[in-house]
Amino acid sequence: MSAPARRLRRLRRSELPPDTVALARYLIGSIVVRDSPEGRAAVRIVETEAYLPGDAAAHSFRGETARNRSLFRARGTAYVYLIYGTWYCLNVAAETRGVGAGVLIRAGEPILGAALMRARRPKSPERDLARGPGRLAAALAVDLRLDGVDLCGPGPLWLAAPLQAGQTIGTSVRIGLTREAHRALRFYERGSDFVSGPRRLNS
DNA sequence: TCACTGATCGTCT
DNA sequence: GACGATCAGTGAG
Repeated sequence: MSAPARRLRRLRRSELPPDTVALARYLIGSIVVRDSPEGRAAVRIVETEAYLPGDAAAHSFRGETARNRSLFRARGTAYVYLIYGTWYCLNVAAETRGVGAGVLIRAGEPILGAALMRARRPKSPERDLARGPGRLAAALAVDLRLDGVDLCGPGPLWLAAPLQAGQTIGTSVRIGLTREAHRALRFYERGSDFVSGPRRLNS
């Protein structure tokens, strides 16, 4: 693993495409950075899913509530929620304020602080540290306290610009849904070992 | 590698 | 009173 700490550059909100699908694609190759008292950990995003306005599979579909309000804030706001009573999932609010939509960060390749992430997920092989949304959140110590954080701000969780561009992006249906299960709104880096999901979705 | 199952609890019906 | 944007463990092929 390289140690590009000095080269990480915070993304400005104006750099985030103001469209959910465009953002989901844009985030492939971008970096999630987590600063904590234990140190810094970062993963390169290799898999995302888009949850659009008017999308019956999206948490925002039935309107704003106490739980999903972060999805309705400015793009670049973190939306964190608890799933199956055990795991957290990290999303990025994707549209203008008042419109509910987001991008789920599904998987990442560890690029910094792997030892820290391993300490947070002791039984996990390196490849599985952040392979899947629940694992990624655990590896980065993301929980409800980070819900609503500005990922383009100076906080403990932020987005950094890609270190190198030019990945080939594949598309598939989203994972784990019952509603709107046919829509091709999942994006992943072709050829990456750090992508989750069954093999047939990762060609 | 895939399919199946239990764990677990906040949110919304 | 269900039902999840999931995961780890198990067993079969």
